Amino acid sequence: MTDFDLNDFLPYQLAAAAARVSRAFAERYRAEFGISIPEWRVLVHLNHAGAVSVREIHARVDMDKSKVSRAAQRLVDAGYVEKRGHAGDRRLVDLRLTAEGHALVGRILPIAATFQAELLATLGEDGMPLKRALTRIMEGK
Amino acid sequence: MTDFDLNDFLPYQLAAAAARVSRAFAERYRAEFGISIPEWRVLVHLNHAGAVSVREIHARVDMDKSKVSRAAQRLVDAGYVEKRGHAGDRRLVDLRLTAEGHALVGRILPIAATFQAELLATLGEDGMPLKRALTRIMEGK
DNA sequence: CCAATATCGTTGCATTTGCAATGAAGTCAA
DNA sequence: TTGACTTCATTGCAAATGCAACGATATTGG
Repeated sequence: MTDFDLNDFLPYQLAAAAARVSRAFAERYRAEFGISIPEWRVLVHLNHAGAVSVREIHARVDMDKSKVSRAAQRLVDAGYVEKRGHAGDRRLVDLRLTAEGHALVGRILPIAATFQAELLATLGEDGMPLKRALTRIMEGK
Repeated sequence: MTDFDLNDFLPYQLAAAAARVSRAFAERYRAEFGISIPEWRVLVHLNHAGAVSVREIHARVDMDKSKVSRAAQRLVDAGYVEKRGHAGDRRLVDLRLTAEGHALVGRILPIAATFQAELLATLGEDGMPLKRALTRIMEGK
């Protein structure tokens, strides 16, 4: 008990590995496309889900709603996203990709797919159990 | 390609799972002991390694050296850590646990061990491949 | 020996973050 | 209908973060 190595502690291992992977991935598109991780998440979710609200993204993508709101606003300023009032419920804001936003996502997605494929390749047969374990952690909430 | 679900993207899964686990674990000791994650990491590493420098912790524990420096200073102010000049190289600072620091670590470590055991129990047979995969991610770099 | 260079811990600063509060809009029950 | 309550997105603010710069100390090459 008196000897306890942080590097064998699962919460630390998870945090450190996640930080490393995120940094590596972020480098690939920050320089080229100028977007941050929160912005990347919003873009991808909009591409996947169409016109959705801040609340929806917040619920699906593990981001505080203020984080979503600010990331979305930066994307609006950059011309990748447009904001409309929701028909029927005027509290909601519909976010959707602009043509430029679609084009940007189209350029980034192949990079993301390649990145993930390379990562899985280095993990070999542990890749799928890793994904299962992460999914279980997210489900067991 | 046009359909790409963030929830199947490994970097996102890692980040989200890590954030969830860290939040859950941090709740267990923040209320009771009043320490943050960076402070927890410094405490555990000092317990494991004895008297070490800021640089050493920075290298071993995936934290920016300014983050280590500030966490260490908070722990000094709280009475858990003491700072001494290193004999021989006066650029270095030796950080070491005080008696209170050792007592605090002694109370937290069982909680950490229990937390990890519960987490591994929910993961079942995917637990070990998960650890292997995370270790490989940390090595490969 | 000494001048250039490197390393260490701290600090300044701009940015990001989480949380709470706000105002606007919707819901519901009396 | 109205008044209390809920939900939504944004914003204010304090704290945390990453990065670069700094002063102090060590090391190294000539």
